Amino acid sequence: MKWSRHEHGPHGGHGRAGYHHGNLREALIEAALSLIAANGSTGFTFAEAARQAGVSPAAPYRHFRDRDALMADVAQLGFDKFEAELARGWNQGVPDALTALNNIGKAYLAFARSQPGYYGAMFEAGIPLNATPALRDASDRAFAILRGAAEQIIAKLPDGTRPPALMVALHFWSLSHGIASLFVGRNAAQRTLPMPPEDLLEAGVLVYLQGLGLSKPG
Amino acid sequence: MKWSRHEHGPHGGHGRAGYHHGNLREALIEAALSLIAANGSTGFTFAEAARQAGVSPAAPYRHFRDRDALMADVAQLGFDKFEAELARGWNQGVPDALTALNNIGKAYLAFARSQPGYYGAMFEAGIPLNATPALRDASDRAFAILRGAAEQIIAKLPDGTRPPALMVALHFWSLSHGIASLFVGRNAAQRTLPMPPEDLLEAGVLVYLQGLGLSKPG
DNA sequence: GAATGATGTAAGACCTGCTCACATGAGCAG
DNA sequence: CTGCTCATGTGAGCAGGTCTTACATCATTC
Repeated sequence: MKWSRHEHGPHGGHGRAGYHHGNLREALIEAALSLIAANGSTGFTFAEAARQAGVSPAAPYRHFRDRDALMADVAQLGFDKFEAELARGWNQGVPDALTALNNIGKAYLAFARSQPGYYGAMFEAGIPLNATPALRDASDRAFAILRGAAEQIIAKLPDGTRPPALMVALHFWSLSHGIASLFVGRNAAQRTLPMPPEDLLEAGVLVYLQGLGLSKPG
Repeated sequence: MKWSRHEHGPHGGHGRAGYHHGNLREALIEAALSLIAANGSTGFTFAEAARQAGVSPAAPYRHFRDRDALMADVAQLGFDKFEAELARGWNQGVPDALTALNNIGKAYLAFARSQPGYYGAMFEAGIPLNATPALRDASDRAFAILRGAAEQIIAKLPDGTRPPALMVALHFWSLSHGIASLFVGRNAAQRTLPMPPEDLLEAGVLVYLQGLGLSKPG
């Protein structure tokens, strides 16, 4: 059987040029992202990714031990991107901690909405975080953004009334993740909300911070 | 090929007795629950369920249109059980609303922990809620418990300071679900928490309610 | 200009979902 | 009891998925 070979010219541009693809690993990851985005994490198959890349069904095994290894790689890249987005939202607490925290929340939901490929691999594909040390590290780095934000937030509280920063970070994470899972992901849009998920999250954070003893500025 | 036939005696006890199984639908659901619990929602296959029930691979199609239909059925049964557990936790607000609300939270996490089969079908299998009217109804009934609890909770607040009950219910649901997804499910036990998930949820609810203007009794 | 190692192919074992023609037997009419 | 009918299960098989093994090709390197 023949596997369609694009671009028979000598190494033209991006695609493959001859027997060797030249960029198969990245091409497979691209294919995985679009397949997960289109069909959910279970809708991604190794065989279809190979087909999209124009190689034989066995070729991917030269670059990934198995299907889950590719998925774990996508998840890790996703956590890297995720960390960057959360950090951009936080923006070192500028202009003020509360606004910046809400921007993290918006970034969280925006990521779930606009990066279904990554999000699916990270949270819906059943890949254990321990699959790879690199995966766990990437996940930890993303959470570290939340943890840092929580520290800045509770720093505004008077001594003796400060809850553990880790706990605050976990609360924020859980609330964001719950809203994303229930109302933003592929399995969302099924429950009608009385408000956008972003507003739901912002309101929840506001109430929570008031419970900690923070009143909104102004 | 032969499909092992247990109990050739005339209709002895539970299993199948001859050509006809007699209880295949329930047997398949049982198999699905144990397979999902053991291997995750993707680890359940129609063929393996048939094998566990001792019938041919084609037999399940007499009872379920396809694999997803069985999964949706399991999810619906799960929501029924879930609703019952949440209602038991709430116990009509006895002894007091705050305690009862925390009992709902405990019931939520306990369900995720002790019913991985149902939980997987409900939240991790990618079954759309719209798959079946009955599924959506079951899900709505479960959420109605939270909604009712939220109404009782905000009833204690003075007029003019009451947030929408629906919003409060959604916050509680999202926080519970986020904690369950991240720290209790199959994909959990991967992140080390400084406290049990139950304590994390209870602390979060306490802070949130204080933010609403409720102080704990005593 | 060969030797070598990385990358891709061919073929196939084995699995799953699902379909269709056919077999079985439980329940019912007489 | 006899015979019909229909729900339920079987056998066989197609399409397509994962993954392995032996082999082909080519870029690199000495």
